[in-house]
Amino acid sequence: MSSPPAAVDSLATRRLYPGGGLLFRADEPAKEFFHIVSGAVRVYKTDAQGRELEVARFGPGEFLGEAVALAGGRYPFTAEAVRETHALCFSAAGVLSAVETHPGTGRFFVDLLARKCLLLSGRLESLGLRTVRQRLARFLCASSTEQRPSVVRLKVKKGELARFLGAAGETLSRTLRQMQEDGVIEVRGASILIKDYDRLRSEAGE
Amino acid sequence: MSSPPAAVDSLATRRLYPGGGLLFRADEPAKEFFHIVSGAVRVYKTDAQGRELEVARFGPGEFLGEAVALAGGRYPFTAEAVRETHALCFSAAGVLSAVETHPGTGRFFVDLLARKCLLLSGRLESLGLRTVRQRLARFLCASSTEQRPSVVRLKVKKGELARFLGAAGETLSRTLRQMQEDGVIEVRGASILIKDYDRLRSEAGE
DNA sequence: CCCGCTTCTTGACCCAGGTCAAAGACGCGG
DNA sequence: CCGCGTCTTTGACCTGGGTCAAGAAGCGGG
Repeated sequence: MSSPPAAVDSLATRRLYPGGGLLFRADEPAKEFFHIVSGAVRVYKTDAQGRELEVARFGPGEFLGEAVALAGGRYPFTAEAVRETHALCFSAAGVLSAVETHPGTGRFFVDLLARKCLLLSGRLESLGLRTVRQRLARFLCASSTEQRPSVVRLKVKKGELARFLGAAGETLSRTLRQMQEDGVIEVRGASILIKDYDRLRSEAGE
Repeated sequence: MSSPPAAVDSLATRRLYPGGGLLFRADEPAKEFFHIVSGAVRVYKTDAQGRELEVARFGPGEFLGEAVALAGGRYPFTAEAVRETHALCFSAAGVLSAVETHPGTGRFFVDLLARKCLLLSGRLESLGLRTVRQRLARFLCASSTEQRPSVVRLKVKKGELARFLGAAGETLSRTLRQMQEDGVIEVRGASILIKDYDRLRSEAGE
């Protein structure tokens, strides 16, 4: 997960968005993509009933919109800065032509996109064939340090974690309690103590 | 979805797999990826209970394994030729170095990967927040020709379509019947007549 | 310390869709 | 035309998890 080499960074212009500012709006042609330097961006879609569905959230170091922009479509979602946010803005056309001329750039983006694909297909896999409990177990494994006993301290509120796992807040709550009753973990507010790491890993599906 | 330029094709070696032959096995380091010329490949994983879960299926013109190979991980799944299959085999290292030296190559793979990302995230979205009926509606819209009335002729057996939609065969069967009772479609064996295109599109979520 | 917000937990209820099992259908070779 | 294997449909049943609604914590401000 290397950060962009200087040659890549120099293709971008720095921008500052106030909290609530839009990086792009759904259905606009995707001409630019972003690399977040500081702050946070939430990506959402407004459905037919006018209800707003958050799809993802991005933080410092992450790229946003590369796939659509480089493939040349329209943004499927709206992206909004949650708070004041600094981002590097790349023009898709500029990057594509840099890929033609400067070899390192191609390499960098091939790598970036390949990784994104992996991330997406991993997430697809978990969403597709697993239960909330399994997803939660996987999440806890992934965020725990190797040495046991370890404590995972959540840095987002539980409701957000729930949506990230593709579940309702209530379900997460129940699932946590159940795992606690089963002696796998122990929940104290935003801190989760892992009591049986092996079992957790096996529940996550290796 | 352009096919690879000559410069890219020349990086690959042609291979022939008999039906049942493995292109790669889960957990092997991903050094190569493939472009299928003819035949078909199914990708699956064997879970803890020894049960075999099919994850995807690829046909002529499709790339397979690019993301893992270019990101440099291990194959998460096993890929097996369903029947006799011709494929172009690319070495990840070879491609990455070609990206550095030959500009057109970088452009091609950036594009390929960007598109794959879109495809994956589209699928993620449908799987995450939609019902089987909605996914089916979307599928029918996507496979119907623009002019109405149109008939979609399925080229895979319904069981396969069901798994593609992330559902059980029985559920697909029921859903089809229900849509028929609602007057949206009419099912005659493997042919589906779309009776109310607009409604179908609205059910698919625009 | 109390009030009002927001978040979290719990209970009750409901439904989409998965699994099992038993018929139909539809080939297809003999 | 018959038998047999593969698909597909149907019914019965069950469960994960979503939604609604009502508490229970927290927590910052006055």
